[in-house]
Amino acid sequence: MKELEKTYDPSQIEERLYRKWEEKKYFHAEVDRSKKPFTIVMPPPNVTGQLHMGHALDNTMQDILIRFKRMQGYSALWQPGTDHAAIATEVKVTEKLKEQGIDKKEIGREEFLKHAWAWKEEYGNRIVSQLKKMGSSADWDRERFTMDEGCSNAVKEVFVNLYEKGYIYKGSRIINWCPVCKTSISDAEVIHEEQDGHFWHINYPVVGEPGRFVEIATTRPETLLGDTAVAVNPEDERYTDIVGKMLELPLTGRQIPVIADEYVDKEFGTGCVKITPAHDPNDFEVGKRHNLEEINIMNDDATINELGGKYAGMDRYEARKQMVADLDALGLLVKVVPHSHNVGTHDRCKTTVEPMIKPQWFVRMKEMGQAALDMVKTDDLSFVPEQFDKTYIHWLENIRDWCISRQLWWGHRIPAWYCDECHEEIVSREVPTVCPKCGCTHLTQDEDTLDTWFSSALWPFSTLGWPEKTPELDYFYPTSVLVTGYDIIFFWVVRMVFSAIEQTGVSPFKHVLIHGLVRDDKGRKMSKSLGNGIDPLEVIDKYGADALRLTLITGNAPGNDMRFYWERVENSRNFANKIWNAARFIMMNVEKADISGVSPADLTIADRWILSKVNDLAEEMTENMEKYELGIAVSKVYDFIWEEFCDWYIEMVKPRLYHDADETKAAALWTLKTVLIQALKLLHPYMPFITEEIFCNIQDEEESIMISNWPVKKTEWSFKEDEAAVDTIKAAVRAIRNLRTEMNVPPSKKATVYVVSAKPEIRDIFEASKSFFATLGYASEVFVCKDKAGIDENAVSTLIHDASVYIPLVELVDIDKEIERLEKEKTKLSAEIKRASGMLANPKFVDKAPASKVEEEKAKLAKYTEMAEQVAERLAQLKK
RNA sequence: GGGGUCUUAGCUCAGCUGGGAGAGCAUCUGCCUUACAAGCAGAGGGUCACAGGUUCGAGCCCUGUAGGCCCCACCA
Repeated sequence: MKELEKTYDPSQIEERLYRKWEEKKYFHAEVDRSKKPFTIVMPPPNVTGQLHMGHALDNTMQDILIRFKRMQGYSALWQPGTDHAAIATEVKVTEKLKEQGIDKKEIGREEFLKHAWAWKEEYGNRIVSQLKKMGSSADWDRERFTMDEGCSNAVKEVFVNLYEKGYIYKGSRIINWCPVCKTSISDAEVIHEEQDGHFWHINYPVVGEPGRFVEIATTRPETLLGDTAVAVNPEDERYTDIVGKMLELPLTGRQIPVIADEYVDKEFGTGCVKITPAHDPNDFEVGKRHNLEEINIMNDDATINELGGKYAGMDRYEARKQMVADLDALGLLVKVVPHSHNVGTHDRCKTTVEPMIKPQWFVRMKEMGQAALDMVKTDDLSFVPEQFDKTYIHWLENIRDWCISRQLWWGHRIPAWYCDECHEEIVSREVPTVCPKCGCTHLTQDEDTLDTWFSSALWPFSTLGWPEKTPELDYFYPTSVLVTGYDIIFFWVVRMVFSAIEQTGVSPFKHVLIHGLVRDDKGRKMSKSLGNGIDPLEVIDKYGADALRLTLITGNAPGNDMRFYWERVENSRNFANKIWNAARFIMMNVEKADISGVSPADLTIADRWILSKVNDLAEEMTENMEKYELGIAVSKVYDFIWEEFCDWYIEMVKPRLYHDADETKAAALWTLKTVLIQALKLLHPYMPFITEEIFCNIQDEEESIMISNWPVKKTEWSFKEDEAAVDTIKAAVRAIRNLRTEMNVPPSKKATVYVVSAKPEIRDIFEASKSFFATLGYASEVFVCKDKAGIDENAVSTLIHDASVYIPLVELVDIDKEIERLEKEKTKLSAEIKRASGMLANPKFVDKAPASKVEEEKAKLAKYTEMAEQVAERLAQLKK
């Protein structure tokens, strides 16, 4: 046992302990049939990523659960890994190459991928080492990467599997195109934001009827170049005569028909809609219904292509400007009105998405989406908090096919080949050598890669070895709980669920624990552009990982956003220091004593009280944690340690410790140590470092708290009577302190205290507590009496239930003030009496409320009545 | 347009199945009491947004109103 430093310094400790844990393989979970499994898969952070508060929160929650379950005796696996983050990584690697004067296209796919892998090696380690600083007890021996061999095999397997079942298909459909990233993206990656724009009203001349026009309104005039019709509502009487006629499409010399389609809203705009099937999802549908030509007018970078005539080569916005000017010059521009509308942007780069028709791969969602819905409806999968069930259900009910192909190099290449001769499509697990249709041996693989989320969707089972039938898969799968933010339910959770059901037949996890965002102190989202992000590593450097963890977990409910305040971290740090000093105090004393012979019979009332309290605490916290109420659980151990243990119990036992002759000293020391260790264990999942450091210093039977047993409630540690007794003492102490403060008595001035109670059992409690009652109540001496005979009439007094406390501080007593104080007390008590008797006088209450509740009120009434009588008596005496 | 959520002490937020309103910070008053001033002891401060309803009893359940936030959605 060593002496501890006076203040807790996490920087001296955290790294050393983490190294020890890793060396001892405490994080490693094995298939062990003698234990029950508990599994969490870590949401894989991006290889390009840096630790931010979102990771910090997410990983703290997971680590708490894993450490808790590990201590409970489960084989607890926290499966970690990283994600290849296709677009983000490709963009960064491309930029880096550009800085070196290297053009991605020139070096080609293979060379580019070498650079990307090098980048991954460099930064993949960074995020992992940052996660370790949080204290994360993930099984790093099992660390995976979405593009490692096993995960890649799983991806291939699933792709082929879904293709064979008809759930994956290739089709030329309208998709969201990012002109900056130059790839298609899925609907989920498009953010719709309200933007101020304009409505341009344009006249399209009717062919053969000079002077007659159809007025359309559009927010994107440049797409006019791709118009292949104008549509009106079939019910719209204004336009019935014009349906079927041809219009002259301005600036192009083309002619397009007027068609009738339900899609058009008569009430909106002019009631005439230009139809551009190649650049608008709705128009695409209309085009399909009416067999319209699809004219793609844009290049991949959103410049106008060769079909755009004089506008060819212009950027879409430049072309817009020019075309509007030209239309105006032709007298076809009717008017321009301000109009705010939703614009789709790419979530990664914020570029306005351009709808385009491209051949892409899709996952058919109808059947698998339904299966994922059923999981929640049948309760095989549930969200915490429950409200996210609805978010999930709502999204799935409206789901559309998922575009999974990306025009990127960094990612899983689509296992599809095409015959150079007959263009047959071959989807295969192995590289095919010959075309099954024409026998040709010249086959070319599809250039595209898969959406990043396609591989992360398999994460819960691919990391455990699937499609191989590994012992890990058999034992650890399905996983126990998934912890993640509400912002990726659609991207990830949903896709994991339907993928798992389809491939493994079960939901990949039973519960989904959802948390919110960590915001800045003004409630804003932390972001790079605002520069308001707080680096978790900076917090750890300044205050320690434990303080950061506690801050992130305390005082917020699941699913809710929270604000980050440095003051809160300071408070957490203060708490760490508090425990540290309590431990220091205990160690200083225990060191010199032999407590090996202490038996339960030696314990005093105070010892039994605190033991009973920590015993209850274990039960309550376990219950909360099983229900994922992590914040509630930690606030309980926080209160216990700071208030019950430090402020009360330690103060209670000091007199015994300071007197070597005290025969209960050993019992006090035994209790201090025992209770502290219990509390440390309960706190360990939240604050792993400080609890381990103290644990290892204060005892030497066990080598680590993280593999010790989680406290379980013991009947032999339950002392309900002592709990009640100490509550009485505490009430008396508080009453005395109150009284002294009101009377402005300095703590240095001790006084004789008389406790008067007619009840022998109450007197017994005070007799048994005399030693600490005196210290806590600033008493020089304590007399326990059955009546107030012999007590100075001018003593100040205060009441608790079943007893009165008198302090003869003659020189300080101001009779008038004392009367005033008692009058106040009387008013308060009569209000209480009125309340309780009112309730009891209500026959409906007595009738319908549970008997225990009625009894409770009766007891209160008796208590307050008695106290009121005593106050009245005392008042009468003083007023004499 | 649909869905969700929030409104509790000066500030930021807890409050589990309905049974006498809590924490941290801030404020005020005393204390350097030999574990801790990153501390100790006390105090003030809330018609739990508003209006109804259900109930013996509502911060909590239901309905509506006002305001804030979020998500989804193809109105050109």
